Amino acid sequence: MFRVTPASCADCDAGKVGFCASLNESAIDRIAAISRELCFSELQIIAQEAAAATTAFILRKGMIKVSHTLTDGRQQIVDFLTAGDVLIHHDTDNAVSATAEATTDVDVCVVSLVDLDALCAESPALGQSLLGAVLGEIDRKNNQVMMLGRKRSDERTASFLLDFSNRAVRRGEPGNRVSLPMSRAEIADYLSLTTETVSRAFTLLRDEGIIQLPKPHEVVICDATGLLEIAGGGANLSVR
Amino acid sequence: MFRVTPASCADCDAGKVGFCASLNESAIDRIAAISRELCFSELQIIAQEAAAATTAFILRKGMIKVSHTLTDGRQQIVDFLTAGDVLIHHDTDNAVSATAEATTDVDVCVVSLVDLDALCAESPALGQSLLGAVLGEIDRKNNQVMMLGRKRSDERTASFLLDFSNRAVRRGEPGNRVSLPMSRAEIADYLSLTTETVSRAFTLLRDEGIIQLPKPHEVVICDATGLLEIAGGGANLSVR
DNA sequence: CGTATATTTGATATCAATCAATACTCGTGG
DNA sequence: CCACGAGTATTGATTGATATCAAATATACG
Repeated sequence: MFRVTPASCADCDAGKVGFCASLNESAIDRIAAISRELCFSELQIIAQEAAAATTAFILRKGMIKVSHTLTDGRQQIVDFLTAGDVLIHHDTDNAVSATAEATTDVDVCVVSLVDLDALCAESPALGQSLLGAVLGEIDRKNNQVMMLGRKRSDERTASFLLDFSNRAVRRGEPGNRVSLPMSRAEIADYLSLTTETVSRAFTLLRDEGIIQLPKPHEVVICDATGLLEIAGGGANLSVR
Repeated sequence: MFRVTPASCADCDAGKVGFCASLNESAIDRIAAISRELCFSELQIIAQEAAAATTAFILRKGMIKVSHTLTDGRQQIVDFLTAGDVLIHHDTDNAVSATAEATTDVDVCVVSLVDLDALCAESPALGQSLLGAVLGEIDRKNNQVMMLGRKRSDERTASFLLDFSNRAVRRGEPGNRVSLPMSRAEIADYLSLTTETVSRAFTLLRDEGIIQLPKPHEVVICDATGLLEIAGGGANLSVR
């Protein structure tokens, strides 16, 4: 395990970052077995070591944000990755500039896509679960589309909290005490709102008795059913 | 080749529809070789024949719209599929209700996921191109997220036209004369706008001399560069 | 050719953005 | 341990883009 310095990945933000999706335990273990481990410190850009190589990362600890940029410079955070999520650094013909950046200190497993393909050829079951995970990710993406397209500010905020709670549960952490390592500005960016609007939504949920805000980056869910009701449903949103 | 009557797929709209993505020619041919062909008429719901089986479809002719529904009944069209696109009917644990419906008369190839998995196990290259196609689809989805999150009404409309033009070119059709089989209401639904706003955007583009509207469902692109400028960039958007 | 439907155009309302100010956190140093 | 300060979050007032409500025009199809 070694540390990549910021200087060594200076111009990597032009690379195309593919996707993130939760895999099942055995698939992660199989991939981890052929991988090397890496650490990134907060704010570092996660990128391939050799600029041309296509690479997969499995996040073991910490949080990564994935952003896309339009030609006129407007950007948006399109995903937050947590432990167990996969990031594939693949090249496409798309004119999209994608960046993955650590929002906390992170540990990742690194696998070249060549090795991953070889592993899939050897074990078709792994290929299937990989494909299944990516298909599930498309469901999540369609859900995100519906969130931006059909939900109002407080519903989006509720969906966000519920999503993070559900993902925490899947990682084996308690679901009623959600830690949000990112800033209000980053939450707002992801939800296509402003910091002010997100803040108002948090205040509203607190005043309704649905959540508590002991600290800005820690949310206690008091009424998960009420939260789900405001969130309005969608993929991966349920009370656990 | 036979025709499925509407009655035979009455309650299929509860199934989970996975994704759509363009595959390369040889991959499509390999899959088509083990598939059966089906026709659906306009407005029919595309679904699996046996309710429990997971199935993949390849669209050969026509257009399919994929919609998702929130628990409170709000829905949104999350994708329009055209010839060459793939639709995978997979089961997930997501509480999402997804539907695929024909917007024109369509021809599809049908493959069971069991057969598809077997084919991938036999030919790792096919598995790779399938995975690659789905990864590319995630790029497209992230682009859709940015469209809804960051672009204004006229920019979304321009992006929509450019996307359809680019996809027509990929199918070997001319890119400057785009046929839009869907209604303004369906375009608005997909773009998270209203019919009125889409109409105003079309009018604006016409008045700027960027497009012509000989008929409501036919758009002639006069100034592709200008259209791209308004669209603001993003995945799959370029002048060809 | 006439009618039903779809599209376009116009006037007002609304949700979230923007502009502006205050309060809170947390790290740092006295 | 407390005081200070910089950044972050919350709260308040106003503006703006798009939805909504309403009407007119165009299209398609029998």
